[in-house]
Amino acid sequence: MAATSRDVAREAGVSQATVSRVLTAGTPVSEKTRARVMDAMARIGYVPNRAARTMKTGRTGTIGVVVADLGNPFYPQLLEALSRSLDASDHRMTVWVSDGGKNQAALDAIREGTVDGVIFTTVTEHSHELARALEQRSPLVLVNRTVEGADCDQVSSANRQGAGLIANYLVAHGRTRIAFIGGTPLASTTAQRLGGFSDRLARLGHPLPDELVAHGAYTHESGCRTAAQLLHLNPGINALVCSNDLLAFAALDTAKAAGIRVPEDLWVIGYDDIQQSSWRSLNLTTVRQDVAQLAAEATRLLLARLDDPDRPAIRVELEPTLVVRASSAFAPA
Amino acid sequence: MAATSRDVAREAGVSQATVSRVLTAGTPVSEKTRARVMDAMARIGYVPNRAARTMKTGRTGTIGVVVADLGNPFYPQLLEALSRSLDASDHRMTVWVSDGGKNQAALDAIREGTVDGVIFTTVTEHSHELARALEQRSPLVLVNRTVEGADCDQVSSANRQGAGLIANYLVAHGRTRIAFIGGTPLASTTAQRLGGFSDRLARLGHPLPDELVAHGAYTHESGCRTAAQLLHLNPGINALVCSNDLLAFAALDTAKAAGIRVPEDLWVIGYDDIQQSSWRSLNLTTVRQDVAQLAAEATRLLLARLDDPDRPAIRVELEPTLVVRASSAFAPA
DNA sequence: CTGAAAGCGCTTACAG
DNA sequence: CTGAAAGCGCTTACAG
Repeated sequence: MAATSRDVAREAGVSQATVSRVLTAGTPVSEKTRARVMDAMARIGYVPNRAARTMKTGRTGTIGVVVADLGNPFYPQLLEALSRSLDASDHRMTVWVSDGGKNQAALDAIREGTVDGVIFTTVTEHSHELARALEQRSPLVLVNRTVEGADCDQVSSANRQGAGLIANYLVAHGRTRIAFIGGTPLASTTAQRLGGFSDRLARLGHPLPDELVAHGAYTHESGCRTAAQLLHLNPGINALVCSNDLLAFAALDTAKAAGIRVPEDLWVIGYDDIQQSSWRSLNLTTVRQDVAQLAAEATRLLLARLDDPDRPAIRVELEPTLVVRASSAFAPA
Repeated sequence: MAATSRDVAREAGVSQATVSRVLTAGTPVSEKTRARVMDAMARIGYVPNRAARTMKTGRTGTIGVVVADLGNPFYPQLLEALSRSLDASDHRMTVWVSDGGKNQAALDAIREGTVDGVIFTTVTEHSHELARALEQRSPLVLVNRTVEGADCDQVSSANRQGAGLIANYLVAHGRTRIAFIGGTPLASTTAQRLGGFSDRLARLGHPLPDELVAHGAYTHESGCRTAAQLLHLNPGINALVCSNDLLAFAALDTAKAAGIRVPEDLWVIGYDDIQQSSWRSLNLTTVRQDVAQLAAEATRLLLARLDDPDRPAIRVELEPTLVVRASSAFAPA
């Protein structure tokens, strides 16, 4: 059905090997031959077969990406950015949407030669699969969520620092009756942001009591439940810090339902600065992550590892910035 | 590096062909041999090489999915559903995030044997690539956005019918000073929803004047601009119907900014029923699409086509339902 | 039921 | 610069 390099060779009156050489940069082919072959390829509508190429080169040109939850708009944004950076380096992207179980599928794909390497966006602490994959020296990089001490390339926001910016900001404006809502403590995003926030608050003289910290899942529904509980048990709270924007949206919803005015009575702060956060109906103060940069670094590190499996693992942290919007800005003095 | 079937054969004391047979369902292998081979595979940690298999079978086991805009939460939801249904049928999913240009990349992937077929979620009318792909008889299916008269399998919401539900609802409640905001008219979602809506309105005796129909892009920003213009030029409007939820969110934002109360002064209606629509801060009346069903049908049709390239093309329309929420429900009599 | 062998479509030393 | 040939790791007739 589809034309092969042999068909092109026949059409151009050269050997099959010469056709292949024309396709491979840096191989010596005379201009005349090259032109004849290119012509023949165009006439026939030839496209080289990827599987055959993969068999010889051992490279698929495809990278796997594992995402846990596309319901958090942060991940589609990250996925889109990864698509862009992988595309720019001429790679395809195979995606697994995990409910926890798909990390293994992606790692298997490395072993069966479906992808060259894998980008994990949502790894959690104590992941058995991760440990085994690292033992097998599978080419992989962690983006967004990281694992302390894991021997692989990792890219994330400087979460502790970003959370510190929030603490500074709240204390500077006298909003010190603060509660914190996190996702699962097994996610580094929750752990590091809570850690950085609480440490900074303590250093500023306003330690965060344990009973004002709540954990849940990274979903709207869980955020609503957790926020309602916190606000109910601690009516004096005047700032609610959430470990991501999705939870912060839930907090805004919950405050609205309880008749609590934002920002007059309550400031709400998120983390990520996803697109929705700038919508007027949400208008959330948050810490911005540069998703494009996150994706670019992840891609760069993974491709570098494919080229040199023995290079030492690198940990990249991107600078976060505080973005002040209406969920906090216009507080009374 | 990685173990091959030959390594397994040596370990099990059989021929390489026998190892291959153990992996292929429906090939006759004695129980004793099978057990010995399975054992050897487990010991060695053998995983069959996909590229080699693809070369022989002509099947990659991977399906391509092209998505235009992950900024509209509908698409991540659809992508997640597709991931699930493809996974259930033991296929991997390669994703292209298009800014218009990636349809061709996906079609090329079919020709180079990277994917077996492609699912387009965001095709537009008069697509040159689509026409060429159909000429080449590339295995593909259109989901969500469809193209009238295109000779390929297509799945979508019954958009005209869904939009009709909105018209019925508005007229029944006397909300007849209506404007409509669409995305690009080249998208079937806009064309069909507008068509179905306007036809039904006319039939109910309240024809929709041209000047109350505005088109833009399917983005929050464009929605805000378009809504602001419509509301400014036509202060008497008491219902704003949007061709998807993303635009409806923008309409809500815009109304809020203009001091227009929803639903007292203005009803806002969307289409899709994405997750966010049920959040309290948005709480949007909308028409629900069943994303899981959309994905399941698309997957089913594509795999059926791979098995039988000559089967006649099918057009599937899924039943929409109206979901009434606070952006319309609690209007004064 | 099992083995020996051909072949899928490329890339890449090896000669010339 | 070019051709003939080997081989990547499988599947699958073809014999036995």
